Amino acid sequence: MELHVLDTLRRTFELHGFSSIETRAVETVGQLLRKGEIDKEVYRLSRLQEEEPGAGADAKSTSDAKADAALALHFDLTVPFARYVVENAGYLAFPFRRYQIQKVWRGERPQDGRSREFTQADIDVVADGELPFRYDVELALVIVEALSALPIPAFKLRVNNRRLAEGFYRGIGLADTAGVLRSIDKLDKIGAEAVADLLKTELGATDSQARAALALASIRTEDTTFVEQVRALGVTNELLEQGLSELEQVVSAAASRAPGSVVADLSIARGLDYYTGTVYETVLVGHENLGSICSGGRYESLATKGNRSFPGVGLSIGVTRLVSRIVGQQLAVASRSVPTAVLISLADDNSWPQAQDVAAALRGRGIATEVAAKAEKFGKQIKYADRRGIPFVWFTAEDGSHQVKDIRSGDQSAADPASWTPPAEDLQPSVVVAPGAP
RNA sequence: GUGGGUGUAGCUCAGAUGGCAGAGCGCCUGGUUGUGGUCCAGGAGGUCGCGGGUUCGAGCCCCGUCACUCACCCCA
Repeated sequence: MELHVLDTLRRTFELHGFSSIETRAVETVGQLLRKGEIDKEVYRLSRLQEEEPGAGADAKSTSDAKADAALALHFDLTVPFARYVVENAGYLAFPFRRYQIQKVWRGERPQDGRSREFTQADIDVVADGELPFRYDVELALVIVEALSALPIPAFKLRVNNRRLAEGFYRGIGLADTAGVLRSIDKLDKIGAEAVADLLKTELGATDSQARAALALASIRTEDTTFVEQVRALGVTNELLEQGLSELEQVVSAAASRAPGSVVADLSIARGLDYYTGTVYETVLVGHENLGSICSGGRYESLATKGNRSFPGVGLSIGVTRLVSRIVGQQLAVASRSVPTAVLISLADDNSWPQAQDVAAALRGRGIATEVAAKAEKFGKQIKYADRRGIPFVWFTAEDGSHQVKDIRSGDQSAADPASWTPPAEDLQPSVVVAPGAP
């Protein structure tokens, strides 16, 4: 199942011209935290690098340097990618588009939909100097296409814009944008009143400021009408205008190319603080409790080299979270548990070589085949196939004639090893979307 | 990191107050003597997470430990 998902994503990404790269799993803490990430999430490695005892209580700067040199497992693919871009800037053709599917680690307590170790599928476009805003639109469309190809329920890609939010909050006099966003992010979970309390008690917002912030966060539209709704709140700010115009572009393009899948949702916050413009977050309809299964955004300068900066925009699909829900709630199931399409039965133990000849003939035409290991009673051999979901059992009689049986229907007929082929749908295991999933 | 919960057969789980380790499903064998699924009869399978303690006696009580899990934080 997971392979099927990965294959599907891979195919879609490559159809859009993204090439694959892989970066090392282990990086120095200094690299991973270069953009001021929350370091408690980072999965540190300690065995390899016990601190030398008695190194002396030197100046704080040396202990900081040592801490930066410590090793840890990467906790996303964006930050390592940034390092990769800087290191290889001379070899890359910008704008550089890549996808990257790898394990990542988070040092936290696992729970439903969250693991210490999981797979992410990232796509990003990075430019040298200037990255046209159009890519923000393109990436959203690529992701919509990739997710649509998966055996999953309907989803909503919710989009917001950091500039829009920051401009608005400044316009009403709230300077701690990150703090406001963190509170707003809890809207779905704890409700409007609790968020208003948070804003007032933790950020010192006034009653009217809290109300305005919540009014903005409550705006959700599938078309560009959010623009008027924001203007109606009567806040003016230059950043706000820029954000409005950017978000409008994303949403209007999405509304025409992928109607129904993308929604402007002005409450989307995103915890990572390196995002500067567009931010994305995706939930499965009917599985909102799972959290976001795909998110990302635009970062203006995740990486810099001298006076060059490399802005980018990208999204990351939480493959493990997605697959765990598909499997756990059987949103889709594999048609069989093994690749085998045909089991060659054995009438007696001496006929094993002939059975291998038959198997070789079938495999030569791309039919996955296995041969029974012992000449057990046919009933047991059929049962072996049945338990694994192998659809066909092959019989060879003593006179050398062949028959093949579809054990689902019970139909059995003469067959020739040199030409028989199963129906196309039985050639390989397929993924079947469970009925009831939209 | 904080606070709960759970660890017993391959799986899902029962096991009042401490007293012979259980059920359903699955598996194996036979009925059906070399063509499965249904049905019937029989059978196998457990260091009760691990280590210590209390007790005549511990799956059950106490201490410790590990794993898994849920919520918070945060996030895919």
